[in-house]
Amino acid sequence: MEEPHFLNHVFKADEFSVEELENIIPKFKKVVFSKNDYLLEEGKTENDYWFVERGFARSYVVDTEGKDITTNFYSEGDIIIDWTSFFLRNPTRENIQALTDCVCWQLDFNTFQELFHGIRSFREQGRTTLVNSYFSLKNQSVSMIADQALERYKKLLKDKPHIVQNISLKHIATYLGVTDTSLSRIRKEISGG
Amino acid sequence: MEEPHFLNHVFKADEFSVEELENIIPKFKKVVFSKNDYLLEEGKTENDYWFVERGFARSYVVDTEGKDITTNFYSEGDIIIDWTSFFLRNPTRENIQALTDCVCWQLDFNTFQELFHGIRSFREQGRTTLVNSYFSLKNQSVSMIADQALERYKKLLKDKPHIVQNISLKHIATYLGVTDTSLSRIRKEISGG
DNA sequence: AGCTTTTCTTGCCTTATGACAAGTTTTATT
DNA sequence: AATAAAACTTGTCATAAGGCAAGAAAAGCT
Repeated sequence: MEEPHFLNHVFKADEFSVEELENIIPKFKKVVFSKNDYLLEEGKTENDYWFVERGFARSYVVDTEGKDITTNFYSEGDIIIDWTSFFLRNPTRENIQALTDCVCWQLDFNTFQELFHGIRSFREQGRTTLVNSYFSLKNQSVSMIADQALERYKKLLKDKPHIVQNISLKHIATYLGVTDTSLSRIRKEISGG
Repeated sequence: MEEPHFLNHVFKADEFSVEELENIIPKFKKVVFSKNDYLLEEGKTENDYWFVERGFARSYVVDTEGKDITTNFYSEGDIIIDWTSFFLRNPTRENIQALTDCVCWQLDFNTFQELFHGIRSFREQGRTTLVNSYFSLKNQSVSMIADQALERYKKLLKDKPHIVQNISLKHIATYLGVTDTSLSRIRKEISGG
């Protein structure tokens, strides 16, 4: 019996017919990235997106003082996409970099458009995925205003423990909007130091 | 000669055929809100969205300490929608309230779905609108981390001067993630006090 | 294994912003 | 116009978090 394809976890049998799956899944291309590879660089326009089968990545922007700020983390099952650049066909401000070796499944814009306009369930899911990203970003944004750094860290620990465990402190710090120094002190406080 | 319909500014002739416009525009229903009316309340699921022809509104969430945090402002030409609640059909955490009397054009979820799945240009535009919202939110989110309060205020002043002119200080303050006291001092500093 | 580089921790001091409270100005209501 | 209610300003003091620098620990490299 054949091993089920990773993408069957992304496109589930209860939302897609067998025929649709046979149409969608072969359009994705397996791509492997090595640690530190860039999937997207500032100034370029993103023409592909990926689903992560294995590995970790992060996106970041560089601020006016040259410091980088992590905008997102990606791990198994996540979609790696710069929504704005991909759909508006604009040069991006973001960089997306593999933090470990990664196995991904890639789809290009033209193929996406074909599936999006051709298959109702595909566009329903695409919309849902985008809205979920919007939801996460909104929550993070509100948390930046409503919560202190300690609280934001606790939420991350609860929501994405695998990120906290696998990503370096400095990247997590900029994601949470604190310095690495402060985050180190927060960790000390939590561990009861 | 007939006055052009407001929605012709939203659905422009270069992106929609005459036939499509005749199909889309009559589906919207004119709705008038009075100052302080709620368009959406926490706990409810949003079943309509609106384009603003005239007036101002804001959305906000209430944090764990009972303070409200403004998440967005809406004015002429803007879409008023809670993307998450509308598309995921979930109860919302947001409140949307008219800050002045408002004239809006309303579309319900079922009619939206019909147009979205039936008209290619309508779904292209819908996707673009959502991505633009994502872009704004991302910029605001990065600015919360990268910029000090003074800088965030200057950006708002530059990007949305009509908001700064028409909305009360306390609402702008929570939107920028500062107290009204601090924002008052920021204004003093800018005016050269 | 030894060396280098990166990551993380800790101390000391500074700074942006918050908390609270009093007063002033503006807006709404009768 | 008079009163009440919001909105805004300003002062004093408190605090979360940053800046900088030194050192410790861990990871990567030859």
